[in-house]
Amino acid sequence: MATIRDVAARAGVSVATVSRVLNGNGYVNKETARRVRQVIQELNYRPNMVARGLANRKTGTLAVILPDIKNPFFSELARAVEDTARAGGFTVIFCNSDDLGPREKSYIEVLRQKYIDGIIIASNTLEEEDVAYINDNDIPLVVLDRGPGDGSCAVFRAKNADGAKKAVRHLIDTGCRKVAHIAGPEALVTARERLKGYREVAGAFSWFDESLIEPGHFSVEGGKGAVRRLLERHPDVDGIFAGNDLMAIGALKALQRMGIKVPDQVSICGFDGVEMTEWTEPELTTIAQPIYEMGAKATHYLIDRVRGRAEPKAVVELDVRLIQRGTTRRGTD
Amino acid sequence: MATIRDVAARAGVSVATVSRVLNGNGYVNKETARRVRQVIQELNYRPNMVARGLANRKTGTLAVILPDIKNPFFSELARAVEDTARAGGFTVIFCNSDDLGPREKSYIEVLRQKYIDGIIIASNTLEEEDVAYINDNDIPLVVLDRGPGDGSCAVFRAKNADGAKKAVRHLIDTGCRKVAHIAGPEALVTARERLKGYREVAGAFSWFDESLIEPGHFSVEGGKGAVRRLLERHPDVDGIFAGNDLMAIGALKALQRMGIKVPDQVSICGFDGVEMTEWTEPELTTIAQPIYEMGAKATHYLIDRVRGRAEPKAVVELDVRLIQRGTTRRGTD
DNA sequence: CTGAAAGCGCTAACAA
DNA sequence: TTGTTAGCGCTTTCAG
Repeated sequence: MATIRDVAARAGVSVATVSRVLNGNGYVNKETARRVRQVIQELNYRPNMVARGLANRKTGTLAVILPDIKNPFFSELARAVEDTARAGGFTVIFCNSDDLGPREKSYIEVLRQKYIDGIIIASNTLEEEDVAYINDNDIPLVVLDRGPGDGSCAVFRAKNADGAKKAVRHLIDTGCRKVAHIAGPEALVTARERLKGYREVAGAFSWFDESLIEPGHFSVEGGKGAVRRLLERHPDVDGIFAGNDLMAIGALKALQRMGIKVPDQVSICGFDGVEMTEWTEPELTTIAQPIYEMGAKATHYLIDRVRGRAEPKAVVELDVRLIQRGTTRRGTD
Repeated sequence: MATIRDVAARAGVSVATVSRVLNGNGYVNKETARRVRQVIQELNYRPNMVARGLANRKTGTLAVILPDIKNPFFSELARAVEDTARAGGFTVIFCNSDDLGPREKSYIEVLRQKYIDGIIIASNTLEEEDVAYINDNDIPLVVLDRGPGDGSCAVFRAKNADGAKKAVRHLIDTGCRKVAHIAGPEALVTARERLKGYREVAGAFSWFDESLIEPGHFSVEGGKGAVRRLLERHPDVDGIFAGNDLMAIGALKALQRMGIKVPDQVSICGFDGVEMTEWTEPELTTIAQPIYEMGAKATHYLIDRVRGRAEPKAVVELDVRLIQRGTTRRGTD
C-alpha cells in the first residue's frame, strides 16, 4: 500500500505538504495541491487511520455499549447510531453488557486503550466513578436513559413517567375499570419512572391497590407469568399497562392462551414502540418512544462533542406518543 | 497515562525489556520480569492499542458487515459474534449494509485503512473482485451464507435446501394436501436454495403448480401480501412454507385477520428459528438454523485465522432442525 | 539476558 | 508557501 511518503516523492513535495492537502489546513499553493491530488489518485492512496490515530489521538471510531443487541429496542437504537455515525464518517464498535457492571468497566478500559473518540452507553449499572474516569480521560460520553445525579455528563432519555400516565389514562378512557401494571426491574430507572407514572394516575382511583403491580422483568416470559399471577389475584382486571413491549407481548400471549379476549375482556398497552408491536394479532397499542430519533440525536451530539463543538453536558428529554391499535378498545367517541 | 517508557524508567530497564514481558516473548530474567510487572501494577499501565496496531498491523478488532441489525436473525448472529470476539480479546465493529454493494465496498475500504484484523460478512452482493481485494490485502475473511463460486474464501452456512425439504415434508406428514411457498428475493442464494428444496419435494405431487410460489421479500409485510394473493388464486391451500420467519409471521397474521384458523384450516412453517417465533400465538413451527452457533463458529474460525492458525478456505454447512409448534397440526402418530 | 535504535505512517511545530 | 524534523507509543532486529 502506498504511504504518504510515496505520494510526496512522486509529487516532488514533502510529506508535510501532502498532509496539508489531505487535511485541508495550512497554506498550499493551488497548483501544488492539484498535483498532489493527482498523484493521490494515481496511486489510489488512502491515509492509514491507525497512524493518524496515533498522531492525533482521534480514530474516527465511536463505541456504543448496550445491554443486549437482541432486544429489539436496542437493535433499533443501534441501527440509528450506526447510520448517523456512518454519515459523519465514523465507524462504530458495539458492546453487549448484559447490564453487568464489571463488563462495562472492562469495555470502557479497552475502549480507552483504543483511543475511541466517544462513547454512547445505555446502562443501569454505570457508576459515578466510571463517569468520572471517562471524563478524566477526556472521552466524550453520552448516556441513554440514565444520568448520574450530578449531571456530569450528557443524557438523552424519553419522558417515561409522562408516557406511563398517557398509557393508564388511555386505558381508562377506553373503558377499563381496573388497570394493573406489569413492572420492569426495580433496578432500572426507566422501569421506576414508568411505575411512578402508573401510580400517579391509577392511585387516584378507588380500585387501586399495590397488589395490582406485578414484576415482569422486561421480558416476554416475565410478561406471561405476571399476567397469570395478576389475574389470579384480581380476576376483574380489565386493563394492563406493561412497562415495555416485550412484556406486553407476553401478556397478550398468555391471555390468548387462557381464552381471554383482547381487547374485549382485557385491554393491553405496552411501552417502547418497537416494530414488533405491529406483528402481533391484534396489533399492540403502545407508548412509542422516538427510538431512532433518540439514537440519532445522541450520536449527532456525540460527534459534535468529538469535534469540539457542543457543551459537555446536556439533558434532552424526548416526547413519547400513544399509538392506539388493536389491543385497546376504540375510544368512547 | 503512563507509557512503556515510564514503566521502563521506573523499573530501571529498557523499553525493549518491558515489551518482552508484556508480550511474553524473548528471554527475560525472572527477577527482572517480576520487577517490571510490579511497576506495571504500580503505574496501572495499559499498553496503547493504537501504537501497538501501528507497529504490528494488528488491532484486536474484527468487523461484521450484515444487511440490517434490526432483523432478528442478524441481531442474534451479531450477538454470537460479539460474545465470541470478546472471549477472544477482540472488539467488533458493526456495519449495516442494507445489501447495498457500494456501501459494502466503502466499508471494506475503511476497514482496511483501520487495520481491522478480520471481516465477517453476510452479503448477497459481494462480488469476486471484492473478495480478491480483501485477499490481496491479507485480511482474513469469512462469508456467511454465500460464498463466491471459486471457493476463494471461507463460508459458513446452513443446509437451506435440506431444511426446506424438511419443512414441506413435515407439512405433508401432518396432513396438508396442498402446500404453497412464500419465497424470499431471488437475488439471495439462501432464498433460492429454500425454493429449490420446496420444488424438489412439492414438485413430485400432482397438486403442484408453479403458481403456488409467491414472493414475500423476506419481510412481515411481504408475507402478509403473499398469503392474500396465494389464497385468492388457490383457496384450497392448506399448508404454507414461508422462506423465513418474518414472512411466516406475516402469513400467520394475515390468515388470522381473514378469520382463517391456524393450524386447523391452514398450517404454517417458517425458516430460521429466531426467538420471536415463540412469541406468536399459536407459536410458529419453524426450521431452525443454529444461528448462534453459526456466528460463534464463524468467529472462532476467523480468530484462528487472524492468529495464523486455520486454513484460508473452509466450507462449513450446519444442520438445521424442525421445531414443531402450534402452527402445524400434531403429527398423525 | 538486555539495550540501542530503526521503524510503523502521519501530524504539527518550527524554520526557511 | 514549503520542507525538516521531532514526536505519537510500541515492536523488533541486531549487537553486546
